[in-house]
Amino acid sequence: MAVQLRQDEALEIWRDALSESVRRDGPDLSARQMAILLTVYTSAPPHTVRGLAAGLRISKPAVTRALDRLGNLGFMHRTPDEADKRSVLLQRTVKGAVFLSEFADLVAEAGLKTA
Amino acid sequence: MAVQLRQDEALEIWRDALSESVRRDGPDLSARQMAILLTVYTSAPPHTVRGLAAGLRISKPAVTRALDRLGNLGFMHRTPDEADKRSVLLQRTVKGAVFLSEFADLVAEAGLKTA
DNA sequence: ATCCTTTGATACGCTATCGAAATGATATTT
DNA sequence: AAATATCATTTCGATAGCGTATCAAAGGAT
Repeated sequence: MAVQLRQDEALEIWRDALSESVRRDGPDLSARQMAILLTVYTSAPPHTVRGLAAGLRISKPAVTRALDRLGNLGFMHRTPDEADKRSVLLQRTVKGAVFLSEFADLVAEAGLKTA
Repeated sequence: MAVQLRQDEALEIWRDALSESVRRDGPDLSARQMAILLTVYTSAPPHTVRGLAAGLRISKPAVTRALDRLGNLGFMHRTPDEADKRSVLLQRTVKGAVFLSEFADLVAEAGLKTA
C-alpha cells in the first residue's frame, strides 16, 4: 500500500523526525552517510564500496570515509570478501539496527502527528 | 489525515528520498543543517539563532555555522531585528524554497514507490 | 609469465565543523 | 549612570570531510 504524501506533509514529517533525532543528541550524520547506512540496512546484500559509490554516484574515497565514520559509531562493520579478496563486504551491527529502529519510530511518530 | 507508517516503510522512504537527493548531487547537508532549514521553512516565524539552538538543543555557535553554510548555498538569509538589534531574523529565499519543494517531491515519490 | 584492470584505501592540500571560551554590541536592571 | 544580562559571532586548537591522484593487492587476459 503506497503512501500518499503532499509536499507540506512530507516536509513536516522530515522536519519533526530529524529535529527530534538532533534533540536527542543523535549522531550528526550527513546525507551521504545516512544514505549509505540506510542502503546497507534496507537493501539486499551484498554491499561493497564500489556498489555504494556507483549507486549514489559519489567517489569511492567518499564512501570509504563514510564507512570509517559509521564504523567508529559502531553502526557498520567491514568483512573481507573471501571470494574476491579485493572486495570488502559491509555488514550490519546490532548497534546500527537499534539506531535505525529508533529512527524509524521517530519517522512513524512524525507521520502520526502530521495533520 | 495522519500518515500510518511501519518501521520498514519509514526507512525505505527515507532511504529512497535521501539516496536520490545524493545521486542528483544535492548539497550534502548534515542532520543539524537540514533540521534548521526545515524548521525555518515550515514553522511559524520569527526564527532566531537562540530559538533554533534551544529548539534543537545545540549550541549557538553550531547554529551560526549552519546558517553560514545555508546562507552560502543561498537557502537562507539573515536580517537584523529592528526591534532588538542584538537579534537576527532568519528569512527564506526563493532558492531555498525551490530546493525544499524538489526535496519534498522526492519524499512523495519515495512514498508512492513504497509497497 | 607479463600486462592490464579492478578494488578499496591513502596521501595531499584544503575547507568545514566541532565545543568551549571570549568578544562586541545592545538591552535591561538597579 | 553603572552594572549586569542577553544575543550572535568570533577565536582557539582540534577533528572530519572533500576531490584528485596514487597506491598495493588481487584478479583476469593474452
